[in-house]
Amino acid sequence: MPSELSILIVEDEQDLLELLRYNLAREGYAVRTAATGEDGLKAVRSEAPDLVLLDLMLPGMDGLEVCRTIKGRPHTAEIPVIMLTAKGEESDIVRGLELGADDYITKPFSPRVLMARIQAVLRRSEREAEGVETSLIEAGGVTVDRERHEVHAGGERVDLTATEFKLLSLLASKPARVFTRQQIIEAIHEGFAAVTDRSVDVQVVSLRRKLGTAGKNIETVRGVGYRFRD
Amino acid sequence: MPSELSILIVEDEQDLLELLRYNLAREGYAVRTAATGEDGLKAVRSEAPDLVLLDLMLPGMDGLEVCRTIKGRPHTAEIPVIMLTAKGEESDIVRGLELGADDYITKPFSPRVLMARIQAVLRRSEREAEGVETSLIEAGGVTVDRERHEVHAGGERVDLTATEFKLLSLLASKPARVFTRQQIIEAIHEGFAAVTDRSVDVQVVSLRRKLGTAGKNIETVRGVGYRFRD
DNA sequence: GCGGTTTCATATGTTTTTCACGGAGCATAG
DNA sequence: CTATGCTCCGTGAAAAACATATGAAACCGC
Repeated sequence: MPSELSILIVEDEQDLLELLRYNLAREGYAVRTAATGEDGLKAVRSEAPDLVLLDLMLPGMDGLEVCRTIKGRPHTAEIPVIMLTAKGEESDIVRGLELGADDYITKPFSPRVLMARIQAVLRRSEREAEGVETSLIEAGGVTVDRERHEVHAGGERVDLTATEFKLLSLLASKPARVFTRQQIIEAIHEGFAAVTDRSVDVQVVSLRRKLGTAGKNIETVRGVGYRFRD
Repeated sequence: MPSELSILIVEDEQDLLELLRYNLAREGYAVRTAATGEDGLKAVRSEAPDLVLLDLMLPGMDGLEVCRTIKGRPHTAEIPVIMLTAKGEESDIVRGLELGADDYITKPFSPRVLMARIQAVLRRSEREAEGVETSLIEAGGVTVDRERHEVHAGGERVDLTATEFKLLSLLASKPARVFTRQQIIEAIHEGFAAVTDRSVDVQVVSLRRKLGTAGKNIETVRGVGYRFRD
């Protein structure tokens, strides 16, 4: 189905690189590869891929730096980036997400999971590129109507406070994407973040409670943040 | 937020042109430019923008002429035009408005003011495009006749001041939609926003009182704004 | 001066944040 | 595999901050 979508893999381990290339090629993606951060950036600049798979542990310029650069240039900022990280590198994951990475996946991972993530991210970016800025968000049995400021869950209308509403809008607008607490705070307070991480927890709890069964869709990602399950 | 609205700037001063381009691009508008009246018209014809920023002082064909032409052709007449004029060119301003320009702004101006004007004009044109020209609005036991400036609630005729009338028109024109106080202020003052949020509250209170029972249809959405119940 | 409109001060109810603590998840060592 | 220790998260309650309604005063344009 993906007719000619191109993916750039930046990874220095030869074995993993080949495995990824094989799997992605079989799914019909046009695959390019780079083994260092510098080469990766060069490849992005010379011809923008539709998605970048980026290992965080790279010789020389590391993945975080590459991510920051990609997301920093207006020209390439819209290209989705999925980070590959070793387990336990949670602080790196957090930093990566804050630098604008779109998702992450921890090694070791199954090809199936990777494919699912890639497709989710690509679908989202496609929708955004089309400019379908819908004021009506729907995900996991929850609808969020931004224009009316109304939320429905499980057929029932749910009454949320302003903050709860913003929080849900954010999470539900990009299902499956993990948001760090800092990102959530910034989104809710429009840039002025003078608030403890803990307050996000409290909002999440109360949101979960108000959403009833559908509240289970809001998942905690330990050490990282929260996400809305699709 | 403006997802793909395009703006055409017609301006011969290179510096100002770049400043405008930069600011507008940053707000998310697709910007095109032209340096002469002739080029401007050509650009409008080849692909109609959503708004034209038009300098009045242009080499060759001047801004008034361009404006007249745009507003003269049925095809382009609906495109809003904001004129840029030097201070003191008042007779030109008057003529421009007579020719159908939608607003004007005198140089020098602050980017913020310009943005506010642009947004106000775009919003207005959007509303008109949506055909909210209907002069008779009816919702929740209240009728608003824009043509006669009359309001009825619960069978009784209600006497409103100009501001109250505009406020009610706005809210009732899109039942269930929540309007922020800023949106209300901009709508009522047509772009010139130099008023406290609190003053909206006062208008709402007095409107509610005058509407009697039907006043309950105006709901407060805490932390956000007001809406007219459907 | 006179409606009409905005600002101000205040009172009240709600929301949001903080805090403190207990429990859960996870990694490592044994 | 279990124990142990560590960090991170959930949660209730209290404190702090905030938003709105409202009456009255100031302001404005005619």
